Parts: sequence; structure tokens; C-alpha cells
Amino acid sequence: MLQINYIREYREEAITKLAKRGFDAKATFEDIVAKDDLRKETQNKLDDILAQSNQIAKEIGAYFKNGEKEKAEEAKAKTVTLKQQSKTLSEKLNQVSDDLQELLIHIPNVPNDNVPNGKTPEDNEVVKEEGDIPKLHSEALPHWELAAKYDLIDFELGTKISGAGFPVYKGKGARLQRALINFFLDRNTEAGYLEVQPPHLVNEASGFGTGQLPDKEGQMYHVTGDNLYLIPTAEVPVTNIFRDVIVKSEEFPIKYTAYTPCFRREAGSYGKDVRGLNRLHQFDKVEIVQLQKPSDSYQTLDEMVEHVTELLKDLELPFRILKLCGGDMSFTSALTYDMEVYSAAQKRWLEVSSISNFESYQANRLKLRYKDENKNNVLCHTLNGSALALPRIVASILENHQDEKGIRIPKILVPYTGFEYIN
RNA sequence: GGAGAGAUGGCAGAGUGGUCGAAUGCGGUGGUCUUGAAAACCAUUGUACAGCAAUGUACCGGGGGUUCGAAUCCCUCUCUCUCCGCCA
Repeated sequence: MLQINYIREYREEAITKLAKRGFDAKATFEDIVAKDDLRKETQNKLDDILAQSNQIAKEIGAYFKNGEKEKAEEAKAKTVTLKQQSKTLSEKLNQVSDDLQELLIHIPNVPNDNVPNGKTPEDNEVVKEEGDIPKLHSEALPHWELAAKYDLIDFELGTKISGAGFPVYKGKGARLQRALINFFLDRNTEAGYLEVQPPHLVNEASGFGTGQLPDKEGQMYHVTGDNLYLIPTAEVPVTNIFRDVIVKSEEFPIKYTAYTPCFRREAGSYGKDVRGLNRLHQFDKVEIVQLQKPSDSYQTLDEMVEHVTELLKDLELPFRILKLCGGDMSFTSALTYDMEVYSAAQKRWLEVSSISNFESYQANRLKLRYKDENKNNVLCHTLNGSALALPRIVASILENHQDEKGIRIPKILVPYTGFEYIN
């Protein structure tokens, strides 16, 4: 959520920047400023009435104490109008504040200046491409066939138990998953991230804090009996650790990592996008989250990209880094890098990480602040990224590392899997 | 699931209708003392909105009500704890 003072101060600039993501903010901003003016005006009037009421109440107290009953009754009479006025004004204030909030939460984050122009994924900017795309032998298979051939993943079994998009990992397939989780967590903690295990179901306030609610309600599984949501990413519970918190500036950078399953309804997806491991309703992901001082957050973003880059290199996967264009960025992000691995049998790039700086957008919803040098409370910047999402990594390992004998496990993972080959 | 108790500032914990944004203790910050530290002593120490400021207003789990006046009384919701039951 943007800060009202930011909108007031940088209105034209913000309109221009938001246009980059195809959002026309002009009319909304006008409404917002007008509503905010009205809010201030109403608040001032109300404060004035309340001040008068408080004054009279004090006087009445004093009269009673001195036994001056008539005077007290006289004063009481004066409060009748004030009471009526304060009631009307506070109702109006509530209404105006609600309206204002409603307008504010539907404005996406302002893109950073470095965000490329564009509307669709084709407009994303490739900033780096690394690793060799393997030349597969003639019998090479896509990962869903490899998974069946070596009995690593049973999609039909998952469908029986739950439905499409809920695979069952078996044997070396399950072991590979566990190896990846441990590898990622080890590397993240070595890089200074604190490992946490957060809840997998969150309440409404948490969903609101990171921006999933109210707009993306349909993306999450909703447990209506208890009004809880299954997390679509560990970003939600981990970032919400800091909801309503004022951190000390010397605590920066605050770095957390968590492994969680992620649950996504993915309504409307179809075709090759959902084949095999490409898009699932439940998948595993290790997430990294950082809180930073505004002045340092972009340096932190670069560091996070670098960290994930190292993971991909160590997994011996060809990958590329995209800087997302305005039209392809998520609602809450100011700048996002996507990391994609190449899946050689499918001949497609698969997104395995999305690393974003939300600047103060989430922090404003979360009321997450820090005390600066002048002891003012200032909104933090929040960042997060996948390090990494498992299924597409698995898909890419299976496809890229297949040969006539089977599937070779990347060297770095062998200590975790306990085997070098799947065959 | 049944019965009961409770929710107050960073923490602990007073406060049952007026002078309470809230005693006291701990913690934090600044200072005095000290070669330095500890101890002791003194001072200070919540958040938000409006305002250049003085200051005003709001906040004692959330929402509503009674009253001239609510942390305090009433209603309601949420959460926590204790005991019993069940159970990984």
C-alpha cells in the first residue's frame, strides 16, 4: 500500500511511473487526495468538539466535588449538542477513512525506475544467461516420462488421493526432494539467513499484510470453517513475523529462510503449462526473506539474486535472469528478477525463482517500521525470493542430466541424496 | 468437545466511574560518581492523526452501548490460560 503522504507529495511522478505497469492512477489519486482532505477536515472538527466535551466533563466533575449541583446540571445541558455533533462527525470520519483505505489498497506498487517498459512476458529483459544447454541423445524424454520410467513421481496416485496437481514422490524421487530442501536450507543458513518453520495456514490479517488479500483471494485455498488460508508461499507467514513490529536499525539486515509446502489453486491454468511438474497445486519451496533499510534495499536485492545464481550454478543447470517489465510484475513489487532454468527435453524456460523488492509497500500494510538515526519510525523495505522452488528444479535436473544410462545427480547434491545416479 | 479464569505500556504488574496515557518494579536511553566497569543516585523512556510550533485528539485485545465523563459498568466477537475429556 502506498503512503498517502507519498501520493500527495509525488503525485505526478507516481502517475507516470504507474503507467509503466498499465495502471492509470490519475482519477484514483484525485479521489484519494480529496478524500484525505475531507478526512483531515473532519478529524479536525471532531477533535475540536471532543476537546470541548472533555473540558466540560472536567468542569462537571469539579462541580460535583464542590457540591454545586445546579451548576453541574447547567453544564450537562451544554453537552447535548456537542454529543450529537461528535457522533455525526465520528461516523463521517469512519466512513471517509474506510473509503480512503479502500482506494489505497487497490493501487499497485510504484515500479522502480529500472523496470523495463512492456506489457507481456515477451517484454521482460534478459539480463544474464549462463550455463550450457545440453545436447540430449535421441531417446531423451520429458521429465514426466522419466518420472514414470524410474518410478520417481506418481501423478495418477496423487490424483486419486487429492486431485490433479498433487503428485506423490516416491523412492529416489522423494529422496531427491529431501536432498534439495536440505541443500537449499544449508546454503541459505550459511549465507546468514535464520532458518524458521512457520505455520502453513495463515489468518486474514497475514494475508492482507503481504498483499494476497483481498484481491488475490481466489489464488489461495481457504479453510472456511476456521477462516484460515493455506499459504501460497512462505513469504506470507515469514514476512508477517514482523507485522506490527518496530525493529532497531542496528538489526539490519534481517534475513530469514524457510522451507514450506506451497498451495495454489491455479484456477484457469491449462495445457502444457500444467504438464508434469510444471505447475502444481502443492509444491515445495525454500524461501528467503529480508528486511532492510530503504537506502540499502537495492543492494540487498542484487545480493539475493547473486545468492540464487550460485545455487543454480552449483546444480549445474543452464539458467537465465530476467528483469520483469512493468506489465508482468506482481501487484506488490517495485522491481522483480525472475530466474529461469532451461528444461532441455521440453525445450522451455521454467521459472524457479522470483526475487523482488517490495520497498515499503508491504511494510505499510504490515506496519513494519524501524527507528532511524533521528528516532523517527520509518517503514522498512521488504524483499523476498525463492531459493528455490523445487518441482521445476527437479524437472530440469531430470531432463538435462539424463543420458543413456539414467539420470546423473549434480555433484553438489550427492552427499544429500546418497546416490549418484537414478537408473 | 465440557467447565472456569483472564486480556493494561518492551516485560512483569497495580488500577472497578472523574484530577489515569495510566502507580510500582524490571528493562532501555542520557547523566553524576569511577582510571574503567559494576553498584548507587538523578533524569528520561509508547503509538498514531492534525499542526511550523505551542498544543489538541485517539488508543488499556476488536467492535458496539450506558454516562456530562469509561482501563473501570453492560452487550458482543476474538484470543489466551487452567482443569476435565480426546489425541500425534
